[in-house]
Amino acid sequence: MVNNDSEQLDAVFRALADPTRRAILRSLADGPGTVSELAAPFEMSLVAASKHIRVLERAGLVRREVRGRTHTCHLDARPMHGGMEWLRHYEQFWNRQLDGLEALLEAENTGNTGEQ
Amino acid sequence: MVNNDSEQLDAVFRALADPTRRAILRSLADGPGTVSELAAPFEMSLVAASKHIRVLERAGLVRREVRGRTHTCHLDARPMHGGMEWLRHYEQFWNRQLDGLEALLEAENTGNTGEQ
DNA sequence: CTAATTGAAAACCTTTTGGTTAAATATTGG
DNA sequence: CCAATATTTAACCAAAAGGTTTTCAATTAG
Repeated sequence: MVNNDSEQLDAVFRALADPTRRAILRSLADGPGTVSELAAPFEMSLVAASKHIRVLERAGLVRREVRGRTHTCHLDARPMHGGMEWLRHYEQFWNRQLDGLEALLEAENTGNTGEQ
Repeated sequence: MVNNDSEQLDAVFRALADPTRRAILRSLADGPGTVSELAAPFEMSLVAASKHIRVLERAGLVRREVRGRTHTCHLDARPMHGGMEWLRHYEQFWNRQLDGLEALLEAENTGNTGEQ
């Protein structure tokens, strides 16, 4: 589906960068669904939703089981693991930075702004 | 910078969906850098790299400190937190699915394919 | 067999993305 | 003042994204 790790990350992050696709994934977290079922909540044509599903499929996040004329889609969350791992490297940074914010708010509450 | 949570996620995931931008963030994890320094490793014009930095900036992942003619960029990892949280909801699924794969491989090793 | 349903494919359109080169702006150093 | 440096802006381009409508293909139901 995707060549190297970097392309896999590209595809996963790109797939997640759209609210419709994230909503489809949320829906699939509650169980499989056909293309029509998945498309129903959106104010867009079935064709458009179907394209979103294909983007998810190409990123490896959705598997499709064709039975007769209905295509049932299943969540495959595994490719998200790589994205999570990538983000985890930065967790230390945002923790530090959130701590910094906390300290700043604390300082403001005590009337100490840290300024000179 | 970004309106609601969904748009924030859009911007963050979109920003991360490009290998050049991920490399810039990795570089910034080792410490701040000027636009030129950040652009140097890439086989693209300074202007192109500068645009990537702007994408990161608009996603809130980079802050810029202008001193004279040099712009020093700093990592701000905090917006990644939302992306991590979003992914975390799916962690249970990929764990389950990786377990499934493990079980399958285990079964193959013992000569039990699970088929009937 | 025929009609309805499910979904993809094709053709098209507009906006965004990722890149280019050339020009403008601001700052620094001699 | 003048030249070099750091960076952005402007104008442009090709390709990708995200949408549309129309058409086609396969399957199911009556």
